Amino acid sequence: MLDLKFIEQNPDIIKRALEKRKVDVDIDGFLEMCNKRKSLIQRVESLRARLNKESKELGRLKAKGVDIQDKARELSQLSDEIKEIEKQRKDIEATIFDIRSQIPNIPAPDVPEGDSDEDNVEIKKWGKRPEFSFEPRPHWDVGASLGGLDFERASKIAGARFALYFDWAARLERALINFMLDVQTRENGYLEVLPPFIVNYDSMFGTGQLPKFEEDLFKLQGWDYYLIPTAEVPVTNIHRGEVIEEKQLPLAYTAYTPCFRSEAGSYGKDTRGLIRQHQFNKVELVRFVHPDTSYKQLEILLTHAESILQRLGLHYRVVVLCTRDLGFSAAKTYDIEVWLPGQNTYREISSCSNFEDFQARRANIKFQPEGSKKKEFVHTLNGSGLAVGRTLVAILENYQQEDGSLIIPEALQPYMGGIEVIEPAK
RNA sequence: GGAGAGGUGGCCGAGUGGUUGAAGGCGGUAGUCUUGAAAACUACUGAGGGUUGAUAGCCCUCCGGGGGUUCGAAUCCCUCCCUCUCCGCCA
Repeated sequence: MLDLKFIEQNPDIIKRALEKRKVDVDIDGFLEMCNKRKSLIQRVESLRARLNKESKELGRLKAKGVDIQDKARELSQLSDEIKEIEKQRKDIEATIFDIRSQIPNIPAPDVPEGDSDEDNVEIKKWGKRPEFSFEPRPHWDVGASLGGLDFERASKIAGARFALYFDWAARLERALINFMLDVQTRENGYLEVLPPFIVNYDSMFGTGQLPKFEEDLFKLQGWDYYLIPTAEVPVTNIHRGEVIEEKQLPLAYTAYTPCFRSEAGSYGKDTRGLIRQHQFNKVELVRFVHPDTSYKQLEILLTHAESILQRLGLHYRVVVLCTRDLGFSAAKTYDIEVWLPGQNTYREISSCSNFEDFQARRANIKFQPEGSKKKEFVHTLNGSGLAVGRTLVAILENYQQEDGSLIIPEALQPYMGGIEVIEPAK
């Protein structure tokens, strides 16, 4: 959410930002409503000031035993008038709020302009593509021949876009979660948190999923409850409505959660394998930081996500998302894309974003600056550290062997009870 | 699920229709005193909005959320949410 005064005073910046994102909002109509709102406020407040004053006077007169009937009748009319204007004011403020909550964040100045993910800009690469003496297979083949993944039965149990993990695959998923949490807590200074996987409307509003993206979410029937699409939601909302002491910043949390996404609008996309599931595991990183440092913090966050891939020896590249590809709440986003030899492509495995004060304003998260009276909004950031299912995919595709076996990356072996290789069932 | 008790400023806590312009305390900030500190004393101490050149004044709103009664609501009524206690159920 953007500051109302900022929108009123800088409509051109907003229009330009919307244009870059190819989002259409009637800003001129919005500004007209803002003016209407102001004139209603001025009218209602001057009437209310009069009512307050005269009501007090009336109380004094009554205490003295003076007959107040006529005056009371007059004020009753005034009171009705105020209620009428107040109603108009509430209506227009609700409309203004609705529109404002659907305006996306302003892209940072260095975000490249572009129309699709084709225009995202690669800023670095790490490692090298592994070389194979055979044609590397996609992960669903590797998984099938090793017997750890079962999509057919999963679809019987739940439907399309669900997976069953057995044996080594279930253990590998669990190993990855523990490995990621250990690195983030022990080496990168994050506090581990295990949050609710179901949240209410206000939390979804706070991080920007609602009201605009309800169709992407699973909602519990008959409840004001939603399944989380990412741990970003419950973790960022830990401090909703709070004032944080400046000296506590930056606050850094990491959380493992499953994530639930309806994947509306992605029919027919990535239907095979583990890439696009209704339920997947993710270890998330969330930072609450001082506004002055948030872009530096974004770079730090990125290195924390990268560190996992580096320790797993997985080749990846980092791209900056262009304006059209940027998420609703984000001002700037880096995607880390891991190399998948079985599909001969890079796939997103982490998304690291600076939301500036966009989420903090929606969720009312402030800090008290040293030596200043005025509380300010913090900046929030988050990134995947990493998407667990896709990491498993990357391991399957990058560490597959010609004989059908799978090598376990060294960093994971302690988490797999020392197992170094998974052999196909005989 | 049943019965009951609560939700007031950063925190504790008073307040059952009109000087509440939210008592008092704690915490915080500044000052006096002190070599320094502590103690004591003094002053200040929230958020949002409107007006304005203004972070000055003035005005409006906010006592869990929403709605209502009234000239006037923290206070009365309705409704929802949350917390706590006991019972039931349950991992």
